[in-house]
Amino acid sequence: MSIVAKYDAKSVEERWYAYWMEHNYFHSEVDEREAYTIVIPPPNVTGVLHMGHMLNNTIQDVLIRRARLKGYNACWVPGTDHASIATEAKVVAKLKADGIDKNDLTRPEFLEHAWEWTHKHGGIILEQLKKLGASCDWERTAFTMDDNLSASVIKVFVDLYNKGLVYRGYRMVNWDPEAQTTLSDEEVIHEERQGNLYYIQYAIEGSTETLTIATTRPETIMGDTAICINPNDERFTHLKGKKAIVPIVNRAIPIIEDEYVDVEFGTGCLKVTPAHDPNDKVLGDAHGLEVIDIFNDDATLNDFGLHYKGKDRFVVRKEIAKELDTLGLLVKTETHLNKVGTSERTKAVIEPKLSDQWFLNMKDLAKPALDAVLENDVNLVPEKFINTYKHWMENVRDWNISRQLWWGHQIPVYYYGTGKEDFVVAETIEEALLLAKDKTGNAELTVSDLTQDPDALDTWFSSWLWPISVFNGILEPDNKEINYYYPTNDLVTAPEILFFWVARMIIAGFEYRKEKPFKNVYLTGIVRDKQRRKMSKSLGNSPDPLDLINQYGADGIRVGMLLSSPAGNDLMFEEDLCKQGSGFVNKIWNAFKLIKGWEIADTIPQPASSVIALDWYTAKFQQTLVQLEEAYEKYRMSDALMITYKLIWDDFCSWLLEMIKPAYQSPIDRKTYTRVIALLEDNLKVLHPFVPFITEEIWQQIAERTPDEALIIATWPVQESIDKTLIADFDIAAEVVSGIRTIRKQKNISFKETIALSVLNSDGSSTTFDTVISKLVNLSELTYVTSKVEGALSFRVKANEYFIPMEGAINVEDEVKKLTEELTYTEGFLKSVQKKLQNERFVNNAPEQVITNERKKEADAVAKIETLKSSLAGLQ
RNA sequence: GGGCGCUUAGCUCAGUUGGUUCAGAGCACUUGGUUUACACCCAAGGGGUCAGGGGUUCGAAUCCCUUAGCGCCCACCA
Repeated sequence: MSIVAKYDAKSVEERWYAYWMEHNYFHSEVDEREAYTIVIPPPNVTGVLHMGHMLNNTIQDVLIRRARLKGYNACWVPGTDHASIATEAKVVAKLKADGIDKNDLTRPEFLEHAWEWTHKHGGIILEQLKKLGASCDWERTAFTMDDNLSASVIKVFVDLYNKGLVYRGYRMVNWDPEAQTTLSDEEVIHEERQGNLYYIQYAIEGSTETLTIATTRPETIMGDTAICINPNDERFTHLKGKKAIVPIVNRAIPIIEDEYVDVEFGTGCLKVTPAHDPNDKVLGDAHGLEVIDIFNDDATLNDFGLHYKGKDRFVVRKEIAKELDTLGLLVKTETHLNKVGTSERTKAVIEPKLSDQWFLNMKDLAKPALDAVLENDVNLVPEKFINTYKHWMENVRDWNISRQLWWGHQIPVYYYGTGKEDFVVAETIEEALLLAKDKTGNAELTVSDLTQDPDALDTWFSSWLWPISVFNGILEPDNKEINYYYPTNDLVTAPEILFFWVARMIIAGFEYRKEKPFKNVYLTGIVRDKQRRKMSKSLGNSPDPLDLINQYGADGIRVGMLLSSPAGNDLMFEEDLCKQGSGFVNKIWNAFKLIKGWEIADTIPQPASSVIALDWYTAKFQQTLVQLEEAYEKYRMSDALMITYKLIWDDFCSWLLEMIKPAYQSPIDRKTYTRVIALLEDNLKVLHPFVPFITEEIWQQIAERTPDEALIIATWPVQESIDKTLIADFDIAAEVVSGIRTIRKQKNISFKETIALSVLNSDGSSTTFDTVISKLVNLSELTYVTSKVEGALSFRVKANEYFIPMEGAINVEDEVKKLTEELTYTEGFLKSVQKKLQNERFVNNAPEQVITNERKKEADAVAKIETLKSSLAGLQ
């Protein structure tokens, strides 16, 4: 078979991905094997691939491919999330660009546009994942708004309502004025912002006296319904029971007392606006205050805003400060750093707003999910996230699950009247009708008397069921798929959504399966640029993943992403990493090219050096398998990759291939060839999870393979016993080789020029690798001597001395200097060891192993000093 | 305001229950090399008082305290 000189990643990758798809290797069906399952963190259906996805999905693919090779029934379920608020925002923006206002559309009309948008952009991201080599079971691709997934969501809502866990409440919630919906507490990001603290003067009713309050939000004074002072604050004792006049609106409000007020802050007295501040709401409830909501849904002022009606809150803030100043009521303005809640999606400043919303009581639900992580039934990797998780779970608050959006799962609540309690909760409108008739005793009710709650459910209210609903475990709790694939094995996701998603999936798992949804959670880091900025589209500092794949190949990117990504640590992404990745792919390719290029001869005998070299690499490979196992076990993906990288680059290419390489234009013996091919195949297996494409390509070039023999479904190498002696002997041999190379370099002796080596084998070291050494450093002869060789360059490995005779090459002075330095060092070393051994406390306290070790070192040092001294004596 | 974590070579990171007079790796760097698989290469090198200070110990990068810097999460002080 002829070989293409240059490795062409693009065509190879396209070809093998198509081949894998064609033979359905990614697809999993329930069978007798043990299942290994991963559910993908579903990306936004209309999203595009970014570097975070690349990292995330590369890790998942490595895990799933390795599991497949290890004989598990590997199943990676892909899919997308409808991303209610994000998608709706995109659709609204698109409609706006087309000159259509969402408010002019009916719900069904809007949804039609939304579905159109979804079908047009949906799943692009999944196509992109294929380019990366993701071996997902595409037949199982799920979408959170698929019929059965939607039905699961509705069923769960009804169930939780019937359990008394879902309830409707009139509460202060987070209002996003831009998206015009409420948000859960988790969707609010607190940002520190420089604002002002305005000191405003209020008149006291029936008095010339005034009172000054400090506020960050002067625009809310129209909603003031009290002034609050601390009862213990003597400065204000005389104001008790009096009333204050709100400036501009000229409304009298009571002065109330509450110890909540911090005497130290501002002026020690506070304006109370129950409609627009959570704390004020608490105060208002305690003191029976009136609630005046001054905002429209888009955070402009309503009728209560008087002449500010229709203006935005931030505009009003400035203008009202100006008006107060003109009126002489603005005492002063100070800059003030405060935390502002912003919307995770729209970045809009959140407006606390009182409204009727649906909540899920989380307290009891959270308990088993907390225990599962604390008891390591679910492992978080890295462990440091356990603390964060614990803190959140122990302080978990009720979850606001209703959203004033259309794109999503409409809440299955049906109203039959206008009263607060005039509703029923049911999976279908028909059931709702029955319930309503029952509840009201009115048999005349018809479907048209029922109105469904317009709100949609929070996106996460569907994704928290993901590991269950993709196997239809909600609707058919005892189906064979859910019983087989659940609980899944690993979840790979970003720590940012630990609460949004991971914690809630664990909660749902215990509530609906009485079992964790996954055994391990691998939390990746954030992909950042060189300046540690998060890579994002808006910053423009993120390379396009597909460009990278075109440039470096998917294999190259995969290696690049994994080279430096310990779990939980951010990844500083540089394109150089991809270069290194594609460099590695190139190295693998060239090693193959070399082997494949050899001419095989049955007539020539196998050289002894080849036998020993192959034995050594076999041992080394087996040792590496153990290390790999450990690294994977701990989810140390970078380590696993680096272990493999060095095995291939250093041990296989730099050592083994050089050791067995036939002389120029000479053929290789059949036995060596056969063995090296077998070893190459083992290499490909351990490499495959990282670089699936090139490994399959080489695998298929090595021999004709039937579809059943493809690498992707091959069997992971068998662990055998490791010949440690061989490895240790090689390590010494490698030092000898290195010593000779150093001398060659120092003395400028070309590799082509043979040299002779004499060995004074004082410690009786193994001679196993002698033939290998001869070959690697081009020796004319290797002899053993019983005494020093005069007039030769020398170096030492352990207690042995190596001589390279060389006429006139010896500079006695240099040699003496070198030896003296070595002697001084060894003597110092010996002294420190002896000091330690003479220390009674060391001998009494240190473990025996450590002491034995020290004694051996002492003996070695003594022997070495002997050798050095006699060498020196010989020179002088 | 509370909690957690980090600080080891120029860069990104390892360093297992404390045990060597060389604290490791990859990349980068320096020097030499057309040894025809690969210059995306080969070989040989340089480089760290393990953030600072204190303590425990026969022995500390590793355990404790402390200072400084950085990062993350949580939190309704106007």
